Amino acid sequence: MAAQFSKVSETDRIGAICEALRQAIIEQALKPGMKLPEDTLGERFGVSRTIARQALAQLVAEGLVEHKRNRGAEVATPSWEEARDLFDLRLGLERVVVRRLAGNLKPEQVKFLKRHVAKEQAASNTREVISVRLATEFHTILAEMTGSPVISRYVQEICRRCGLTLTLYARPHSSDCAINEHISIIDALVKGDADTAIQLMEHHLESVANRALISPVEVQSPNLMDMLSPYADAANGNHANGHAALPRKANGKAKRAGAGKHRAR
Amino acid sequence: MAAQFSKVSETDRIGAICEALRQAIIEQALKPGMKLPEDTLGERFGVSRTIARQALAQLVAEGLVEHKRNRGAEVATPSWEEARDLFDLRLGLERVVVRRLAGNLKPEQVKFLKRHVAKEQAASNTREVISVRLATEFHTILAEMTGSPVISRYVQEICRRCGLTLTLYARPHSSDCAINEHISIIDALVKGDADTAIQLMEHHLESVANRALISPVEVQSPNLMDMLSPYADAANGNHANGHAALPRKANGKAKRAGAGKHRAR
DNA sequence: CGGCTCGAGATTGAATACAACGCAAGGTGC
DNA sequence: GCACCTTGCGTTGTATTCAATCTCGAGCCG
Repeated sequence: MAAQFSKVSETDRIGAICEALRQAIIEQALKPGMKLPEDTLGERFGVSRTIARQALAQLVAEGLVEHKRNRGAEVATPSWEEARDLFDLRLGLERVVVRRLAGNLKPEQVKFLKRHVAKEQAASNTREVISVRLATEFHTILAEMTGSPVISRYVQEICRRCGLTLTLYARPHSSDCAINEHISIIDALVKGDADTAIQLMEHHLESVANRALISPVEVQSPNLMDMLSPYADAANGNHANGHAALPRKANGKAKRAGAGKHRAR
Repeated sequence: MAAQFSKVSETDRIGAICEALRQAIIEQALKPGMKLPEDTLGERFGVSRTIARQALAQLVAEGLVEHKRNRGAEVATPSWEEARDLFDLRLGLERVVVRRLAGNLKPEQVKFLKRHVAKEQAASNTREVISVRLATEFHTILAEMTGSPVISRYVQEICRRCGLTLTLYARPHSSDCAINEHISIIDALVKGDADTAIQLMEHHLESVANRALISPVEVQSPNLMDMLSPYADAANGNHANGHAALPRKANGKAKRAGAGKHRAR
């Protein structure tokens, strides 16, 4: 997947790099906590550190990357609470979308949506990455159909952040019924039944979120020390903590999985 | 749980410059369409063009500044449609906020809100800039009270963009009733009546948005350097008393950008 | 007289250079 | 042997430099 010297976007290399990184992040090629050194990125994309830095800044603004001063950037690791907040926000935004679209879809738009859902169905048995991407695209397509760049932008951003949280907290494969829900939403939109469409969207997003977020999954923290601190405290004489006896899984990965040194050219 | 404006110390000058520019924009010291040359900003804030550039990029991401390739940055001029979209989004977001807060406000939070509304009332006869800022702060304070940084961030951003559009399309002063609406919202939140609170918020935002009319705006301005004085001083804290303190290496070039050089397009 | 072309100045785009900071390993004194 | 300091390396933060592009006005030609 070399995004090397594509003539496609000779201008706006920053945007191209952002898009590449976004894709890599939501498809888990870059996992939360992974370091993103500026010069490595610059080298990989054939630009100077300046450009890589600006791309990273953009992704920080979008919430996909976290940045600590003098310590560089890494793929964001949203907390569980943040995940919940993001899905709440998403619902708030998509409600706006649905309300606007109800009864206002043009025939070719309906056709386009149905074709998209068909693609979702076709992909439901293949690689999960594909079906997840298509499922997300359904929502961004809806947002774009409002014709509002602003709405579209925010919905996209939140959807991507939700996608990132799902990579952290969702258990594999639970998007089967989602496709039917997409169909129901289209139907309600065509009928112009805004309230029903909103309710369906509400139910849809809640079920997506609940399948994923029902229980905080333990995620391997990029910061081993923080993770171990309760156990360390207990080991130091205070064993009031019930989990104190939990055996440390000597996960000898003291070194966090890093982006390594890509020497690409 | 106040809006804790951290005195962003000497580090993070970018953030400080962003904040200064944000304030200047929503208070109309910088009007839509006004050019924001990088070196002028850098000179004014005592940093190099690099930093000014990054601050501008941040504001572009927030929608307060528009950037055209090779033609520089200027204060955004949102279209009327965009204004409508922004208020729709804002309603969607604030609905989330209100739903979360209904019945969950702690006594000291209620007290804080009431004290804020009192400030609004006290300021309603003074300079309009002040009362507009306080009215906006009411909403951002509510968002912060959700305890969610994500929600707070998006609400803030959208509120600021709405403030910018009001700058363009709202006619002066009719925010008297808004204060009473704020009080009603607090009451509903305290009672835990989420639906009523949402309806009140809906009505409130709609009435704010409806004050928007098509009124021609002429956008011109004489001197960026002088205009930024109060904001720059606030951002720079100690240095830059009257004029920018140049970085250590005294580069003697110091072009007089302010004197007579700024034509207003 | 008007439109067109070209050039100087100004401004942005991007890369490089250098300073500052953090982390980690190794050395030193007790 | 242990704690603390020092030093070296890698990475980031910021300034500066050079190239590319735009603006706008003067001069030229039809």
